[in-house]
Amino acid sequence: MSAAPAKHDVFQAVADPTRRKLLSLLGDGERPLKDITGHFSMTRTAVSKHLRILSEAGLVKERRVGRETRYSLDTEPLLELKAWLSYFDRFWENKLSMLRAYVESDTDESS
Amino acid sequence: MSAAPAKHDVFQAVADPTRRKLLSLLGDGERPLKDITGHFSMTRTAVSKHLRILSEAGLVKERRVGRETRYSLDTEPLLELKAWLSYFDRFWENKLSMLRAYVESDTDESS
DNA sequence: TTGACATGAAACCATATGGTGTCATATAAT
DNA sequence: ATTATATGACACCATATGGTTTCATGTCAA
Repeated sequence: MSAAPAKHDVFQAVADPTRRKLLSLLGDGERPLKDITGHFSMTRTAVSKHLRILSEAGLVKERRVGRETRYSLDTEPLLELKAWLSYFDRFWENKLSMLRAYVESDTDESS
Repeated sequence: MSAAPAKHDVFQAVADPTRRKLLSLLGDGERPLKDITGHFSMTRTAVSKHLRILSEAGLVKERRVGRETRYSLDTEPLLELKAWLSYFDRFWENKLSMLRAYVESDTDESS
């Protein structure tokens, strides 16, 4: 099988406030859809769609139990975000690097 | 209805791969739009729109110098992302918390 | 002053996104 | 067996998003 095209990545998944709230909620443990829906002011279908997107990004696992689908958090994909952020660490960790960046950008001043 | 500001937040800003590439580029220092555009296969206008979105999120500063607009990186808003991510630290930092979450979600098993 | 250059602004377009409502189906409860 | 529940699958809709092209304007160079 060829690797899944991964329609939604973790950056997109996390971009929506509803989905971020979903992740926090699931941080407390596995929950069925109906239970989750109670925490939002939108329809069950809408919540389900958000969970689908989170699932495609690997942030959530689904598991059928009886007639309900239980969702649980998987934080592993957040490591990609963490890694991406770490690229910018040099801009906070010490003022010298910030100064260097400033000086480098200031070599062609014309006014 | 009242016209909402509809501003862009840092999560949305960072969701687009082009914009993430822009941030890396600007990590090397301030650059004028024309220079930036050369690194992408889209039109100058499109790049400009992306920079506008980054600017609204506070991730980029614009500065007019003669007839060009120079863009520079401001990583400060990324701290919000970092802070949000830190909420999930407990899921990686020790296996015990993961185990706890698992056990808590497993109290109503019916299989 | 004339013309090239860098950018902004606006109109437009196709597709993605975030929502809704309705209906079908599997499972649980009576 | 019948009914209530939980969910998924669709069809549909309005707006956002990411891109284009065209035109206007301010600035630099001859």
